[in-house]
Amino acid sequence: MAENGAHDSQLLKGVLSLALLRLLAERESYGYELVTRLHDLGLADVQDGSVYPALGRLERDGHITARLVASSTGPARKYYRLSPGGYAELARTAQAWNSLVRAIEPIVSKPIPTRPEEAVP
Amino acid sequence: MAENGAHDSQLLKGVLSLALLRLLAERESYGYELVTRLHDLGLADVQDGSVYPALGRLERDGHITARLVASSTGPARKYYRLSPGGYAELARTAQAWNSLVRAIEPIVSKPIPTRPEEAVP
DNA sequence: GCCGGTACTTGACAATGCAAGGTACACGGC
DNA sequence: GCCGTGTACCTTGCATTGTCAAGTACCGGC
Repeated sequence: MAENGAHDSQLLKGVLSLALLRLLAERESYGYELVTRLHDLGLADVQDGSVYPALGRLERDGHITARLVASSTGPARKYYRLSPGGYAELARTAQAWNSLVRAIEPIVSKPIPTRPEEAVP
Repeated sequence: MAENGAHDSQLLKGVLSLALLRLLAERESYGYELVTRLHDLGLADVQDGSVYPALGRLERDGHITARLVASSTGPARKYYRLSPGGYAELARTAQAWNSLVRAIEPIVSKPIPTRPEEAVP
């Protein structure tokens, strides 16, 4: 089925900023487009109400900068791009993510013993 | 540098329950030991103050069951094991985790463009 | 008896995603 | 001229969950 099923709110925590930083490293972009880009990545349950505050935080922390650009198809877009500090933050977060994946990988990749026999000492 | 540096609090959210469920699927265990098992996995910054509440939640939600076992090296241990529902929850969470990793992987695995040339349209 | 290691518990705190709603611009149909 | 739809952004209230810090208590050896 097409349903992703990965709507485990908590798993997304912290990953969102990483994804946003990485997408912005790729190219300058704005909130609305980033939401669709995330959806295209398979993160279909990410809401715009999560993205805009996240972008605000990243800007507040100096990781990204914004500029307004008028659009002919709607209201002005707020384009974001990485600041130098943003690249550092991205590198740091990406490394933390990789560490975490590597740490979890060995246990989740092993097959799950479904219903072990009673083996009490 | 021995420092892991991966203490991105937010990234751990939700992953902890997954790790605990998986470790308990492996074999029955108790909080204190689970903390050391997590540390051995490379999750050195996980605090016992995070693990015990997490175990409490898993028990509250019926995913694991507990039994007290006296110890000769200290106070009684609370051994946890997966309930049938716990195996289902583990399968579900593991799948959500894999989805997330697969979704993020394509962007984080690509090399990060460090300081792109000015390429404004 | 007291101390260090074992083992579990708890409370104040902060960060973050979600749900739901609101504001506002551009354009086409009527 | 008005309205609906798509674009685009913002905000508030809420629940969840990890961190930090401190506390309780059991055990064996000195």
